[in-house]
Amino acid sequence: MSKNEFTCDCNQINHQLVAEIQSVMPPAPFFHALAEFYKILADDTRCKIIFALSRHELCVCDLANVVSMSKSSISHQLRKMKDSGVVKCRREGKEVYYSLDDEHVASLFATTVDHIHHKNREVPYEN
Amino acid sequence: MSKNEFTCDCNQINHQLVAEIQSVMPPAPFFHALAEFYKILADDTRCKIIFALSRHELCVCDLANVVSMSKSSISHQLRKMKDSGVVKCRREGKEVYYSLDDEHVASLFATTVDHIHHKNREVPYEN
DNA sequence: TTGACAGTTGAGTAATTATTCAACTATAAT
DNA sequence: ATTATAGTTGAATAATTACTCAACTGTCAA
Repeated sequence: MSKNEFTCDCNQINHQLVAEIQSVMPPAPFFHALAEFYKILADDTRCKIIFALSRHELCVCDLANVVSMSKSSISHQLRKMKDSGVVKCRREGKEVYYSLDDEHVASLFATTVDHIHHKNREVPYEN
Repeated sequence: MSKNEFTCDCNQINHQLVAEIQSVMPPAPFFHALAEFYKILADDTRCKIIFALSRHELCVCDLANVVSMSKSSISHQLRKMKDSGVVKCRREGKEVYYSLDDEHVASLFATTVDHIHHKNREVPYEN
């Protein structure tokens, strides 16, 4: 029984350490939620949208122009972001205005923007 | 010329606001780097690996057992994570030990783990 | 009511990517 | 040298996903 409960065929398994770490690992759904959260941020277009919305509330059309993409594409992305609670929207006449809806995402994003900004000096960018 | 420079066919474009935000938008490669950074974190398996390594340096085999995946799969992921500077490794005999190699990623990850932890009360998890 | 326009949506397509499998390299022991 | 084992790697496969297109909804103006 000693080896069948383990995934790989190695003999050198540090059983105690493996058990110790497994005992503090959150359950799989937790990691899935974590990864899903990061997935929202893991796309060029959505990063641009978040950055733009961090400056000002914008309607779909203005957002499309700011990031140079089609209305449809932006709308699809905004749908995802709204479903995951990153943005919210309000209708005003024919237009729908979007804005950020999660302070944690906003601050996490800002922190990472700074990090990448300092790390990527080869990409010149002055705010 | 007024409309051709814009992406969509709307008439209601807030030209001034669009121009204003565009002027503070970092260039496309910046957003690409940002998204690539988040992509490393945007996978269940890699989240598990980061969590495990945040507890203790581990060899490929032990990692495979901790997260219940094949050595090959883990190795592929570790390769990506090493290429992007998230983990580092050292060889000791036949085994290769991996550990975290980016304080910023580690603290960002910890912050998000807490956030998800508090948000996902429906996924019980006591540390 | 009709037409124009802002935005949404579902299907289709192309690109990306996580995992498996099998073959390979590197190290250690006999 | 030979063998066993830890880990790596490339190709193949399956699943996910971003974007396009065309048709649709909702709102406003004439």
